Amino acid sequence: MKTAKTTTRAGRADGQLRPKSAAPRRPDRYHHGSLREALLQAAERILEQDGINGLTLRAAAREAGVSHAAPKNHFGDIAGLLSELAAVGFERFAATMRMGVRDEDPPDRRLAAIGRGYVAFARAHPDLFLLMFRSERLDMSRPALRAAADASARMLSDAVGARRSEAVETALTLPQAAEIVVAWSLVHGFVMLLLDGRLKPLLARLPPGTDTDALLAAVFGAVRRRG
Amino acid sequence: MKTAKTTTRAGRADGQLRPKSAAPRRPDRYHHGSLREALLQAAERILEQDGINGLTLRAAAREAGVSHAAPKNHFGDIAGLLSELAAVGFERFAATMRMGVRDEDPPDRRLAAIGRGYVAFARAHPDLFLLMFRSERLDMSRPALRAAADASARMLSDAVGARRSEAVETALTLPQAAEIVVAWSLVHGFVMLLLDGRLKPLLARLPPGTDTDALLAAVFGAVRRRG
DNA sequence: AGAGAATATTTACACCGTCAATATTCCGGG
DNA sequence: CCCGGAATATTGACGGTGTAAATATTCTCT
Repeated sequence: MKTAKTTTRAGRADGQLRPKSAAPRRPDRYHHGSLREALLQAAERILEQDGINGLTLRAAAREAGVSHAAPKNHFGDIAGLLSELAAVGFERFAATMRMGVRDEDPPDRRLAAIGRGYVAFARAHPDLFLLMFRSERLDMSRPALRAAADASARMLSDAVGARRSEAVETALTLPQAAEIVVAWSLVHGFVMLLLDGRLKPLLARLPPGTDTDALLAAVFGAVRRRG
Repeated sequence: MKTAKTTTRAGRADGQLRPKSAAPRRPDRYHHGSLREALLQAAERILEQDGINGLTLRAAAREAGVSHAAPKNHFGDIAGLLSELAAVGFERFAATMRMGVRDEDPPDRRLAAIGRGYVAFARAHPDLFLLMFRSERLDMSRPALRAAADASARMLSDAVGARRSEAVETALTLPQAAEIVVAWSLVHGFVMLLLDGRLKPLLARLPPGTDTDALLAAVFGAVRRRG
């Protein structure tokens, strides 16, 4: 999130300027044609540039070159827009975690790869990641969001289960669940503390030149040594 | 946060009704006398009842029975109010963690007690805790907030350092830092996932009757067994 | 071709944060 | 004591926000 303030965005004032989008709006048409996707992309651009505080329903409409009430047809309210954006975030999140794992890897390596993907995604898209775990602004009853979030969680729990060479069924034992929660909490807590800047004072007390990656490697090493 | 909507709060419309506060406002006085503290208490009440979304500058002023612009004298802007509230939150947070530890306890027990205090505080005051770690709404340059947050972080790092029977100086080695971050990330991640409702699906897959406390105990047990 | 559904605009309202102008009270130096 | 500046509180205004209702335009299906 850059510290942007009130950058006026592309509007339709002059009647010609159009924001670029995947399926570009055919000019001078009352109906947009693919406003839903255009709004999601607009919302993501705003999230990257202005942070979560700048991501409003009206700002997304402006960015998409459409009237301020148009999003209502596609998302209902602000929680709807944020939730659908979070849902696509979770899909990409899962894809990022999947990227690092190879089927022929031993379970330990697979879990480590997923952990690295977890952190990598959060660092690459910090505001999107924070939005995805900001429940008070989301509507978890939305099917798309619930499904995408559950799928991401399953990736981690399946990887932990594979490490125990036990098939993880719908039912779990307490030790199984504890091991899942340990892995998830560790990586999630690291990311949240990092994104909130809470690790900066700690990093400042380390030998000069020690960066976040070194700390993360040391953290993973410490748990692997004992796990 | 209860799912409250727009409960009209005590105003000064009838000229008599006054919200109760520690140092109650002397009636019919232009100056409040201790508005700063009254606003902080009002803000905390709102946070408990309506959640972070209901906590606005104007709502706090209403709850304290003063005009909507009065808070500006004491906090500047909304980030100021939230930051000062977060600062008192961090002080109570540290006090809660301190409560569970006894000086005669071995380092392992002390660390476990701090961890339990960490989780207990977050569960007792979820919205306040979330506010304390919501950096984009806070002003970390405020001395009160920075000091209180740093003090809380030091409690955990000192406890980890004591466990290694090494004095934790201002300078840290990478393994020391890694151990601190492991402990902090684990407990912080658990709390964040819990407060966001992310552990609910997992709990639903456990044997009936298994609650959050059982899961937390199992998590602490799992790391103690290997640490 | 036409009717009804879907989509987009316009208008309106209440609430929000913030600023500027003003009013009231507090407090310390003459 | 008193009086003038500093501190505190109020009032009013402005632009921004979410959301609802009424309206306009287009799409789709029979």
